Amino acid sequence: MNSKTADTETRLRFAPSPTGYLHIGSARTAFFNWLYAKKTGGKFILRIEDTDIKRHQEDTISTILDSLKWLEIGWDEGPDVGGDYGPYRQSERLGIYKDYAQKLLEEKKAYRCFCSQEQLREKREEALKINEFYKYDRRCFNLTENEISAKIKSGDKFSIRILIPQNKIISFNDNVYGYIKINSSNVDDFIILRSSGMPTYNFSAAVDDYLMKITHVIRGEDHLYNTPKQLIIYDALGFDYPDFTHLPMILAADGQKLSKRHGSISIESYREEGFLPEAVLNYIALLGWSYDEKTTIFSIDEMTEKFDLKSINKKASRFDYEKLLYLNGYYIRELDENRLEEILIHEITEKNENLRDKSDFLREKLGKIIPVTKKRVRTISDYEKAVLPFFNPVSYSDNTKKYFAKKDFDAKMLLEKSIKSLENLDDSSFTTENIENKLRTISANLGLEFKKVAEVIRIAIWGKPVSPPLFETIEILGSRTTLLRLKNYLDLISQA
RNA sequence: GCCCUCGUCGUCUAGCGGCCUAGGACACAGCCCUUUCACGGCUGCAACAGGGAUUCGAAUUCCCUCGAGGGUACCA
Repeated sequence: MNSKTADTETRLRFAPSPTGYLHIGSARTAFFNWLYAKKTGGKFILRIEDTDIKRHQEDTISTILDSLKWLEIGWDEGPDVGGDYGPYRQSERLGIYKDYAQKLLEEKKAYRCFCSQEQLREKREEALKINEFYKYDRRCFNLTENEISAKIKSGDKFSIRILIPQNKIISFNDNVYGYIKINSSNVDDFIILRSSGMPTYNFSAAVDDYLMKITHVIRGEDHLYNTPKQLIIYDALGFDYPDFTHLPMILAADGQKLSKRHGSISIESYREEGFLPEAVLNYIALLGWSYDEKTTIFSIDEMTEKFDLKSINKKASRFDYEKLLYLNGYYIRELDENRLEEILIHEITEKNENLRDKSDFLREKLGKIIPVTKKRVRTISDYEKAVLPFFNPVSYSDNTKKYFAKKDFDAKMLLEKSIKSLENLDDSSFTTENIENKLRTISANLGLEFKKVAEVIRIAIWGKPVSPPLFETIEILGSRTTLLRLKNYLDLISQA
């Protein structure tokens, strides 16, 4: 019974190569794997595919891991936490690949290739020039045993190539793209083990997915036609196939491919820009997946419950920053206010040295500020900027100074009356309600639209024509600060 | 070049032979709410890539064209 449970447990993996940041596309791949593992009560495994020494950048591993952690995509097995099927870094599994390559060699399912990389490149370029399909010519496959031993003896470097069966239909059923078949004659005897002893992707991925008992492979569509190659490896080694799901590509907003140089925005940068992980995840999930004809907002739990491999679509999608912003705004509004407070304190103290050791003061004010401001921002960075005038003195731009010069009402007089009126309120009666009464009374007595009074006060206390709700803002600012700002602004426009 | 895949509003998508005068969301426009900006509510704008074929009937099936993307490496 126990062993049966173990056998049917789903195991999914995310296998990044450490060549850059975690970006939108790979984050979505990681998330879908994670979601499906959660949904099915299985395991999510992290494997580092670091078999290309030339492109490898060690420091990107921690960046990728940090981004995953920030998104709260946690793994059950991986290079840092270990597990029963490790090691989880391909560079530490070289012996394994070598043994399997050796096995294939002995069974004549693979052969040594002594061709130099230069020779091969020339041949390929030549074939391309005359518009011919390039395939390795199997020159080394036709070497006699004697020739081979002689070359080995003289120390010639060699790689190992898989011997592709000829004219065989390789097929599999993809959860998204359906029945995929390819004639093996269209595939090259690709190298499985480089002359350096490092495996190539299609070989190491197949071997590891098998050894790590991966049951479901979910990856980008760019791997769709790598799959038959891996299937050839599976067949040669007598492995069973896992279940395959290929995800449509995510393109940049202009429809071009996402790349490091073009629109590939790292998860790290979204974090810095003030996006919430739940918003990023919700957005990412919608790229290629949908639940019904109406729902846009999904909590992690809902996604886990509703996610389904069969409802992923085939069409490549474009990245839409506006929609991400919308979702982020939504999640900010919905966020628990205590958590929002912590996030904001962190953001504010990080960006404002003068407020660094005032977190008690910030906390007290933020408790009042958050309810009146959170509907007005779409990122945490915007939020920090929007809230700063509560803490730092306002400065008035030239335009702001001249703001009322040409208006048909007397801003100076309104300011004087407001100051006088608000001065009548002591600290304990300096409340939103009383402030509103006082200010509305001024406009009523003068028979003036209230919005004109509001406009003057807003510019004076906030330095901008847009602010959070006026009366609340004044209360939060407090009597002293409010009056100070009103007087400052009055002085300014009186000088003109 | 060769081997493949994909193609519904500007964008993300619903649709799986009649429920479609094609639904939702973002964006955009207008209105309402309102002290500004938002939030929220309402209304509007806006798509089946093109051409054939099958069928009583096609966004849905088939073929061709076009467009986009992938693979074609001792990259992953």
